[in-house]
Amino acid sequence: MGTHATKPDSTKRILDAVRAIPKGQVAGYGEVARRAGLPGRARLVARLLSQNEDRRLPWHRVLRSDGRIAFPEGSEGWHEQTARLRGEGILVENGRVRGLRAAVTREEALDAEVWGAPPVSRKAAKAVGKSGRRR
DNA sequence: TTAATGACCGTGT
DNA sequence: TACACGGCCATTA
Repeated sequence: MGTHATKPDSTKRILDAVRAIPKGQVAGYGEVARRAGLPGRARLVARLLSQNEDRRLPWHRVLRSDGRIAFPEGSEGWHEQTARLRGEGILVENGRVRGLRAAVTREEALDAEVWGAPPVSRKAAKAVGKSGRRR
């Protein structure tokens, strides 16, 4: 079969994980990697996105773990990502997605009540919208 | 082979 | 909120 290795399916899995982010929701690079079954490969996710050319890919829904856009403020990509997110009804201000902290906090609190999740420090609460974290 | 780089992450101060 | 530090990982120089 593969006389020479084909593109690692980790690539495919990461792209699938990105495509799986519902419209109007966002996820962090690390979160995407984890969902793709590749914990710790956040940088790989970033690299793939930087080389991606598929316009169908909802790359704009991927943010840094603190809810900020990964591009340098004011750059072209920064502007485009902001515009795309807003286009989906996501509130973005100053390169940062707003409305996550409250929502996430609420869900974390719920998790804690439901199955005794560990204490959430502000850091964790800031974690990017795992909006679809219900299971 | 080693060093630097990058759309990153989590913790600690 | 901001910055420093150490980790992680694939690609490039």
